Amino acid sequence: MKELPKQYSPAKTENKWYAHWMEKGYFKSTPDSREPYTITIPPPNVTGVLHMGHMLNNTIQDVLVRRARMQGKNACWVPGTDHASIATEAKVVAKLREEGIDKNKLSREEFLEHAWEWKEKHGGIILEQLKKLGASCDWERTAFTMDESLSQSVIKVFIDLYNKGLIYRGVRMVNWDPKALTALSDEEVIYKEVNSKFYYLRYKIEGSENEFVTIATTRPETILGDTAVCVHPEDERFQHLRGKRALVPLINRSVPIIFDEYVDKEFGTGALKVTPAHDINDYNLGIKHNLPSIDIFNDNGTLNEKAEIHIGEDRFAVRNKIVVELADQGHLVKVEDMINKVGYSERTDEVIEPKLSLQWFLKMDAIARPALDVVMDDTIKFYPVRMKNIYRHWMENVRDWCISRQLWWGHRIPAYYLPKGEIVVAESEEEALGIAQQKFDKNYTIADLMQDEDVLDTWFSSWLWPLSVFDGIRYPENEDIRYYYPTDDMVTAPEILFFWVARMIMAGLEYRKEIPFRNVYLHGIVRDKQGRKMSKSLGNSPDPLELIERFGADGVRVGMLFSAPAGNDLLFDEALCEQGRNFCNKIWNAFRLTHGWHIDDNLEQPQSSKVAIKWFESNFNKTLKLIEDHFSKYRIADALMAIYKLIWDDFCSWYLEMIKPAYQKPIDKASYEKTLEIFEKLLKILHPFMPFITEEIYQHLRKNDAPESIMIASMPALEKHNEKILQQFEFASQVIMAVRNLRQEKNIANKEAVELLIRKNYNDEPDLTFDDLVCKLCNLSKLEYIEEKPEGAFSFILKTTEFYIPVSQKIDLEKEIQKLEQELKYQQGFLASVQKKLDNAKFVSNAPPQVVEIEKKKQADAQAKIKVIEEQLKALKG
RNA sequence: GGGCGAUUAGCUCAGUUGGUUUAGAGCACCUGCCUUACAAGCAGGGGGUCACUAGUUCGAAUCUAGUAUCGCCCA
Repeated sequence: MKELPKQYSPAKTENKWYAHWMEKGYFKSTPDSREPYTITIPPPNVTGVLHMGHMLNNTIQDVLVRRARMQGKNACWVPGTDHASIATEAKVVAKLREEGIDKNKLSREEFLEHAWEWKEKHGGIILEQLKKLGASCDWERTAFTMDESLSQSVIKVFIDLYNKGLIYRGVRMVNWDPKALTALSDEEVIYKEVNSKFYYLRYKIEGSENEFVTIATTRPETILGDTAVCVHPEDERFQHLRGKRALVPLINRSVPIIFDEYVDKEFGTGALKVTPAHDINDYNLGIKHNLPSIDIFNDNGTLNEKAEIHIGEDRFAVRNKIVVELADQGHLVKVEDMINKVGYSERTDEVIEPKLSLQWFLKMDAIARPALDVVMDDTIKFYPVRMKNIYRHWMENVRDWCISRQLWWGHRIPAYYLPKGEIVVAESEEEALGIAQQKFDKNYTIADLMQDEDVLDTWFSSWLWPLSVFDGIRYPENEDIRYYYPTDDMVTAPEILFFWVARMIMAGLEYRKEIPFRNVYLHGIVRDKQGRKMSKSLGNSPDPLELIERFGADGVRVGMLFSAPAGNDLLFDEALCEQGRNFCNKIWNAFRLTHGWHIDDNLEQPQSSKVAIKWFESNFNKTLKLIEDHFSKYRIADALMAIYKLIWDDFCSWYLEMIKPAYQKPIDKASYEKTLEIFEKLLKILHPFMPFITEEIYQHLRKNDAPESIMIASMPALEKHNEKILQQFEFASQVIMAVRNLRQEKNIANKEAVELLIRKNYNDEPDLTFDDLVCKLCNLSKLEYIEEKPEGAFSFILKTTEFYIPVSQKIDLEKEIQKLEQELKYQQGFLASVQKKLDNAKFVSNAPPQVVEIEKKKQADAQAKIKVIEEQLKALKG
């Protein structure tokens, strides 16, 4: 490493170090005597590819894991994927279709073979991509929800819950996806506002000549499934209809007119058509009033024979046709435009059809209650806290979880049906047969068993994730689960708070009587600059791997985190990655500087360097305290920003300039060693955020001594800092900035040395601590304390101290006076505001003494400063 | 319709139990610099009636109520 390039190139180093870490097994974790630190990854979809949301999610986890590891904990980050039944099955079906294969022509076994083949080929790409990001997962623990151990856990839990009476089979109105041909949970339905039409239709009153009741609906095609018309019992307009019946148009079905307070008198016409099979509210009405349910749809969304007309046609085609027919026959009164919310399938974007069907459900109320409690009493902490409210609201209104899906890819429900309709739930056919013979009929054979065709919701396996990746369901006493569980942090997006986080808490409490994690960090959604969600169809999502190529993984990580305060969505902007890349370069060049220094063992350490080191160490520790505070509150972006400023501003812009020897001059050994020590500490605190560049520099910082990886180095311990020297620097830095400012204003080149004369007032003793550094950083030929105001000099005032820089050029008196008067005006205004407070007797008597003291100090300071300014003005004018 | 939250600089956001010099940061912007680590840089600078209205208080960006706008979740 002789010629260091001016610019840092990440591509060369990142792959090298990742391979090194893997080879050394630094990511691996096995239980030992250390304190564990555990994260289980939110498993991405096995067939998915890395998107910006994953980048953010996994960067945060890696920061937490790397930091914990360096804090001496036994850090374990378990990676893995879920099988995503709907999404994966849809992809496999589509792929087969391309090959001319119809899923329906395949047996279940044949289809699964294709699916597994697909999974082997495309599965886990995303995990490989995470490696590019630097993710320090224990890859040997990589789990998949359909691995044998995880699958068995799912089945075991299903059976257990069934035996406890918590899982039941029932007819319910479910969200039916007519494209995927499966039921969905409520959480998988997205409601969108769409422009619809509101159709007013009149139904003839049975037995009347020309009497009608008019209803309004957005779904005219469903009238074919109507089994009642409902009005409000107190609605004056409809009292005459009591006991009468109406005829459904087109098919002339006679249906009762019922009275129920459910109806909103103000909405539409006040009369409601009731279709129990196709609307959840109507369904409830139907139960209450004992109405028949007429299901007019096939599973694929076409009409069936119960609709009587348009059999076999699609629901939306029928809507258009039926409106025309209704109009022709005089049943269409009017049509209004309307905006309403329509449910769409999250996976297929198909309009959801509420449909009655026989599904498996998990009862939620009993297992939800403890899961609510542990969040409300902060046993599990949510970041940001406001998510607690959202969580509570959902948990208090939780409904039974529909866990069956009409798919093949997933965990097949372990329920077996017998010829007389009996049901046996068991881990295997053999076991099921045994139970069947014992419970029902000892003559039953395997051939009498019919296993349920459906699989379980994917979340029914992911909710076990923190348990099942450690095999804690099958072997609750195994070493891993006892050591790693409960895990520490769960990092995920608020979108899946209910899908997943809530249910993991339920499962943890149910199966281990213990919470699954201590903290839940909910980060925002990655959006584009205009605040739009990133999506394939908009094409507004950058390719994460390409970003890494352009800016380096470190740069991209920094870019993501810079814009990610907890809980807020982040508006992703490439410029932030650029900033991350620039930061790499800055650090790289600091390294180039120290790397180029020659050491002279005989050189004495300059006083100025001693002060610089003392100051920086205090500054470092003060900032470290701040950083730890940020981390304790999961304010990761703030922690990073604090480090960024510490390195860029304090270390590079101040410290290195303070310590830097003159051009081509050597540096003393003590300062050099101290500087490397400081640099190492900085690299360590930065490592969790920027793993690659920190390792690269850490390895080469000391020319003859490469330490073991920074990954496993210890985090610098927090030490006390000296507040006094920080204040001394604060003043000195103001002097330096004032001189620089003056140089620029008056066009005095940096090369040209100047003199600085300082006049203290009020008998203040000069503090010489930083004087050497002021000389060095301002290029002063002389720094002197004086008693008399000099002539022919530029001046400025800080606190009550006057500074003068004598120059040969002519001073523009007017300008100087103007400047002073402006300053005087500000100080007087400030004094007045303070004075106002102190003149208020109520303030002085009511405010805490220290607050009054502060105001008095402000007053005294302002008065003293005003006096100095006034005197200087007098001298200038005089 | 129900709930949750937000509104502070051009942008993205901090601002802790109300008081620490008449509000901070990063980015962007403006000015001057190729000064031997870094132009992916250095040095400096401007910029805010803290959404609005009323109230509580000695004191409000911060607490209360209302108004407006926006976002998210649920039905």
